[in-house]
Amino acid sequence: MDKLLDVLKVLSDQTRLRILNLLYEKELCVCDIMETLQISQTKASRHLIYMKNARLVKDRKYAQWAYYSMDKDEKMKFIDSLILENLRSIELYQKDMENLKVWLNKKNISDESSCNEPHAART
Amino acid sequence: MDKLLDVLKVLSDQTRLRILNLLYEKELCVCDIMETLQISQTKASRHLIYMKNARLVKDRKYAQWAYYSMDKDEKMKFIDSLILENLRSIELYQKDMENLKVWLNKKNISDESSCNEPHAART
DNA sequence: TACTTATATTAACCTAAACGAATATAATAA
DNA sequence: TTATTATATTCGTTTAGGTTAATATAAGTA
Repeated sequence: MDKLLDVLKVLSDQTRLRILNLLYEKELCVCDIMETLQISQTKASRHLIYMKNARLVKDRKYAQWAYYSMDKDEKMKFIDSLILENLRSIELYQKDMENLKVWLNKKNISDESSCNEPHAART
Repeated sequence: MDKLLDVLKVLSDQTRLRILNLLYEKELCVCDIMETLQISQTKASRHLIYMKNARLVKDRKYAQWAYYSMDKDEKMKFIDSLILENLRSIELYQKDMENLKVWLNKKNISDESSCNEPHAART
């Protein structure tokens, strides 16, 4: 059970780094990630599962949603350093975080608490 | 120039992690790494070049030898944490370090300062 | 010079892994 | 029940990347 190598493999893909950066902020459902990063549902779901298999994130099912969050491991301190000191000084990941805020605002305004909003805004 | 992603890709392979662990100790030539890890010359050389391209290590040519060492980057502090707190608590990497000591001793005893020693020890 | 040693490069092969499209599953809503 | 929403899975394709064997290069030595 070489968890370390699994984790490092998960960290070697840009999409997964972008997801990790978002989840480091807060728990999110798959659709939040799709919307924020503008990636397909398949892609979001699959990468999240990879990350879960490496025990870098965990999931929680509620109704029809799957909420993912960091599965923090006391021993993997280098991950915090990587995210806070490296990822977050890169423009791409900064923009992702801004887009997340915009998306979450929009979601809260148009609907109470769910992801089931058509992507073209209501009038 | 996304150096971070390049570095993370380099870190996602066990052979390269083993090499990194050794180079974190001291500058080594290719043959030291081949001997210590018991891997082929091609494999050692190629992985070292990958690592060099990601600017994780640097090389110095002296006579017929190529000496590799860490190319430390002030901004990549997570790498120190990864090596010291994670890698070095894993048996495989600990054994590699022991093997390195044994090899370097043997090299120093049998020859003054070079790698050009037949692998079957002299009598 | 020819020979040896150390390292790098090339080529062929093979496996891992990323991707999109389509489909399956499962919960909810009408 | 049927339809909708959210997520997961499967399939086929394609690309990236690891491995070995063979060869090239380049420095040192006899």
